[in-house]
Amino acid sequence: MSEGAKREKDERPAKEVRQGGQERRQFRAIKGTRDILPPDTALWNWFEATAREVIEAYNFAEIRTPIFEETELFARAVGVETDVVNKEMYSFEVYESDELVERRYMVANWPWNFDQYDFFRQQIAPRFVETLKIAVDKGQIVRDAANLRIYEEIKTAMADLMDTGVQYGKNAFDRFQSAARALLIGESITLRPEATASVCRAYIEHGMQTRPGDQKLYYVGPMFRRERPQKGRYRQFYQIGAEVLGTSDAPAIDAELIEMLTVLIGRCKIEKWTLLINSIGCPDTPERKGCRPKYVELLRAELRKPEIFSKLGPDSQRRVETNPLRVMDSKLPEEQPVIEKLPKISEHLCAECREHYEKLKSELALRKVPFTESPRLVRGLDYYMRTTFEITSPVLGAQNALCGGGRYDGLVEMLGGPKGIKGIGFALGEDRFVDAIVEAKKIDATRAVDVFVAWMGEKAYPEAVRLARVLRDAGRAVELPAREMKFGKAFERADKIGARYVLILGDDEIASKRLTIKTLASGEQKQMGESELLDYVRH
RNA sequence: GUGAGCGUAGCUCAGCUGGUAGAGCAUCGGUCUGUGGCACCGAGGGUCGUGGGUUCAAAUCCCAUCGCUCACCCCA
Repeated sequence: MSEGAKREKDERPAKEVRQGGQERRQFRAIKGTRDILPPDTALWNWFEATAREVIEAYNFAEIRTPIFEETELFARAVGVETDVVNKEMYSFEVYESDELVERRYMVANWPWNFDQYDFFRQQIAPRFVETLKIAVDKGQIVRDAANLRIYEEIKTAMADLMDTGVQYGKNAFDRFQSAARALLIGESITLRPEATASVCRAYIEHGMQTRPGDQKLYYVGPMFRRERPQKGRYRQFYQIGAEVLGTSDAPAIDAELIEMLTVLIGRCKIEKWTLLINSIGCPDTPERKGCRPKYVELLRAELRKPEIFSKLGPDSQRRVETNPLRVMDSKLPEEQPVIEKLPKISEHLCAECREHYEKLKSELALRKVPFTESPRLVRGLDYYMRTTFEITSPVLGAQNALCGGGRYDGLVEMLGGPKGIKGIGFALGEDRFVDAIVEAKKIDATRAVDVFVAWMGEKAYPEAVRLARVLRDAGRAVELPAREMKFGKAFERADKIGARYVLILGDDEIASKRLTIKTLASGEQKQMGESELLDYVRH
């Protein structure tokens, strides 16, 4: 046992002693989050570097957006999809008025009590309302429709409190209290669950439509979704994505984006993958009815037919009303024959969408990108249109999508941006890519230590420090032991950490002014001058 | 939100029908003050996920709880 460890043990307090009265406890990473440790981090870095290389080769430029945004941005981008917005985003309030927060806290926790009712209605409640009014004037509360309704409710409940004696006051008290609790003070902000909305927001905010040509932007970083974790699904996960924003919706853009992804997969030497493509038509616009809503109605009518409806499981039966498109990608084996016979959207596209889809396919063929048409590949959100695609890998488990994307021509305008800006993008899951790379076993990203400096003796140490610096300045990875080690120990350590060379510095080397360097793999050992050193330890 | 499986050393696991906690690997030290992989010797590291119950006695049986994993739901 090392001296350090021994000392640490002796000084460790007995189990009963709790330092500072705190419970002794194990901290662990929050559910759905994880540490990525060496040597895995080397592979992650390799992948990110490779992805940047490929994406930049297609002339995309990096954009970095904040990790949190106004909740409203994501809520609007996702639509009114209540589950996603309410349950699966990490949202929290950021207060600007401490005083209001304190008074709200008092109101919200005030117990219903006959004896104190008058004190509540004459002192506590009015102070809260007074502070609230000031905050509203200063714009310190969230000004969305729901919140303004709550504000009105507080005011009427306050009036009722004033009118009502203790006998009948319970109702007004309850309404006042629950409205106060529901009020959103300050800003509601959300950890980004995806980056497309942020990229569009930035595009709009900085007037990027005035830059020449289509904007081709990519991003790298963590996203947050509060879903139940499973294989390939984490609450903090990492995405790399790219968006093309501009006035063109040429199918060549879609095809190039997809081609780029297949190139990246090729670089990662992932062999088992399938590209699925589909067109999901277009949504309604003020000018004309889109072909998707028409198809959705047709599909729903079909699904409602008793002979079909009765063959669906409970989940799919529910989806007939909530989200009929989702019936298409049900996984239940017994539903498959029914789904096969349902009308396909590709057969119900309008002329423009059909032409776009046909061109996409010929563009992919031109680029020699193999694809599979999948009428079952759908998207839940309204602003998605036409091209959708996904690349799946069988090695990933139930969450088998490596990456996916699609066209969203209406989104920029929906977020308050200029009219006529089209968009398409993809996002890939780094966690899953890394899994697939590991599974394919073709990439080894670990970088060995180049040189281990084995030094012994007081005279050798300054030389060791100096030479380590020389090697490091030249870009070699060098391990210089902080404490003197016997040569035997030094070699053992060098071997264990995977060093390629050992630079031996002892009394002999100092005396002869020659360096001894040993190649660990071959056991070969050579003497040389310092001038030859750098050349010899190439990595 | 629902369901299933699993929790014993840093890791992989053993520990039968209750009787004082083990192996391999890893780590650290020694054999070894001029040479690593091998070998041998030794050491550290567990309130058997946590709490309760049954019992003279619980890692083992019962209950609860927490955690992990996978799948369903959802999937921007």
